[in-house]
Amino acid sequence: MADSSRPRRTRLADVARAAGTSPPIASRILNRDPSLSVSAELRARVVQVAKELGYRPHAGARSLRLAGTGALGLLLPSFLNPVYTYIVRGAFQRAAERDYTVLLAEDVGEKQADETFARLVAAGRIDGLLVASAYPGHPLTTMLAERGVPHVFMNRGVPGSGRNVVLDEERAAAVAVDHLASLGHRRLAHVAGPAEIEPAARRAEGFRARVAELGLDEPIVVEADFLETGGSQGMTRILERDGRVTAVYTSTASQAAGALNAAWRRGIVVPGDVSLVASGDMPLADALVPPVTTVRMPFAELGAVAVDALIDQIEGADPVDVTITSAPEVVVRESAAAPRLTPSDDPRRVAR
Amino acid sequence: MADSSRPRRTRLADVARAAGTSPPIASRILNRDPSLSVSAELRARVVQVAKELGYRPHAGARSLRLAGTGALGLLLPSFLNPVYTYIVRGAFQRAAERDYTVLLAEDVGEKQADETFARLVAAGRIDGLLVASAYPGHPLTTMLAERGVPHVFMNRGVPGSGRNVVLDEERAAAVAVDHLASLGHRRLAHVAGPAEIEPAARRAEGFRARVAELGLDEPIVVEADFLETGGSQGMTRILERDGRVTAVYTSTASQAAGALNAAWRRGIVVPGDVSLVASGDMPLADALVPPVTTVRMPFAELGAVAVDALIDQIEGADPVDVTITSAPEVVVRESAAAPRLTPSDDPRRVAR
DNA sequence: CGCGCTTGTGAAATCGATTACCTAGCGGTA
DNA sequence: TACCGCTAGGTAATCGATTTCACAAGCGCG
Repeated sequence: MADSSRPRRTRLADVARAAGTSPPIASRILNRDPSLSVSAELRARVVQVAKELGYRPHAGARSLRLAGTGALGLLLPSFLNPVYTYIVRGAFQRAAERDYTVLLAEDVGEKQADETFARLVAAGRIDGLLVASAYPGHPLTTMLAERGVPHVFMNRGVPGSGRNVVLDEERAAAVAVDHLASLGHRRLAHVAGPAEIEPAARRAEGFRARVAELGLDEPIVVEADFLETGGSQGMTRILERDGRVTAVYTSTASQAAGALNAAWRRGIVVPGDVSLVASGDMPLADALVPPVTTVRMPFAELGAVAVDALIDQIEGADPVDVTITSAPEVVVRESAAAPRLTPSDDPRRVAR
Repeated sequence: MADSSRPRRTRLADVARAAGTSPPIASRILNRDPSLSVSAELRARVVQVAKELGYRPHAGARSLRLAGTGALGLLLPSFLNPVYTYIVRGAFQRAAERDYTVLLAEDVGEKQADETFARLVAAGRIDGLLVASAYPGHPLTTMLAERGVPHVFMNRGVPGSGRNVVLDEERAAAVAVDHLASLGHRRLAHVAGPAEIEPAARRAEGFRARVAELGLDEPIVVEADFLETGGSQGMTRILERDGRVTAVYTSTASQAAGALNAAWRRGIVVPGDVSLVASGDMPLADALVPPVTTVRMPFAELGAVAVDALIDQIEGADPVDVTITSAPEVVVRESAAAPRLTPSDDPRRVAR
């Protein structure tokens, strides 16, 4: 079954020949060169033929000539966190609108940073990089700056880089606190992300600030990773530290799942004993038991705006910081309710 | 801040010059051309210099000359289903080992199939495609075959294509049924995927076959999508159809989350009233309430083997069908237990 | 001493698209 | 009529890596 019939790709020369002209003219027509003057018929014929033959310029040849690939890299910290799904979709869509292709990669750690860099940047596969996996001291940060590669830090900013596209985490945290306070909660806790992750710090700060503004009790803030295990550990530590906490704010829906699990293990009922609100809405939140109230964040917009910022940069604009300010919005479900009027002294129960 | 100091990429010519030879020789040394005979010193010098300068061949130039890009496309049905995380990781890793780069894309539907095809295949960005989003009548199937593009259908096979790399869903289903039967369940149900999705059909068939073999009661099988909402709908329909079901087998962990939610809404306790087992293990299963017993599937291996199959195909081998037979293994958690000795007539409760 | 081989090396051609530069023909004008 | 300036289009060079092929030097052998 070794097919000798390699249906070779359509080349520009094929289009030109079929349209009765030369490759350069075809190229300039297809690329809408305004300084070209040709008859309307020829123009139409070339466009027509190109479509019929399904012509697409060879990306390699193009990148060789143009010193640009029409592709952007997008580096995620972990494919496992579903929030990135929305960021990625927003990025893909906006990139497609602006005629770019997005190449997705998972940041597999410092040790392989060289490898990642080599594969994408040094090999000239991309024109710029969207970095969603930044943290202080990440080797990639230096490499990109040194080589003058256009890049944007998205979701996780790098202070002082002047190229951060991030969400308004402070405001989202404030909205969550407001919601809980309006239900009557005064003793709150927050399962934050690792302190060195920039948005985690902003979220925690926004949380503390709003709690102070409203004059609520001194809050508890614990650090944990962003996935299920982190939520579980965080919730456990909160319950161990202060049994009188009546509401918990987690950083992600995945953390909320872990938090619910940890509460359940200790016999603590949500929202009866403790209310729960998570940052970032997604279908998972609606499927948990009980369904989790969330603060919806404009993830898709984040992806789209980051792509815009990067493409602008590639096209010569100076890097800029952008904070997406679309209003975070509370999606009310069943995990947050008014606290017990007469709270038991200590809602901690025997561990299962 | 417009930097005029574009630190241009290192080219082969730079390496050659620095090593005191010509580009062709440097190229042949770096590519280990066996028909080349040069002094060991020159060889060492070139390799050394290339490393020092961080030389990486320009992917575009290379693909132009070699008619091959060193990149594979991987088309997923939805970034939202976390099972793909493991498949993708397995694929990325194996691809890196074999010196290929993987480009990830989400299959956004028939209408955009042309667009996807154009972006990746027609633009010559990839040498072959891993399709995890196949279903009967998918336009991509035809396009790929017509153009003679190397491709593999992974996870979701296309019957008769002769290029399917899939898991042993029948066995996994049998293992799940065995586990439930060993706990004493006789009346089982299955939340299957959409009937037209090939692995869903195999899973359902394996389920039915094993139930019959063991002489259990006639099972209930309902169709639903693979995410949370599907699990919720599926569970609801099962409970409505037959209140005497004591155990449910779902197709994914996401479905399990939805199923737990639906059960909870009706006041049905898991595993007290109904036991639950999900196909495919992942951290989410451990965080649900209660933690869900799963059948672990070798997802990473699936990704790796599919990559191997595709690269082999690119290198001239004929396509092959592969079924990964690594034993599926039950991960026992708390969602499956022995049925009530004296089941209530109908465990359906008042909807909340 | 010279033929024919083996080694070692580099010049030139190639992949496909783009672009700087050039030519041919035309009408109009001094 | 000779020349200018425009239109419509083509020729050749270019991007970087690879590969074919020709060439030169050195060696053994007759």
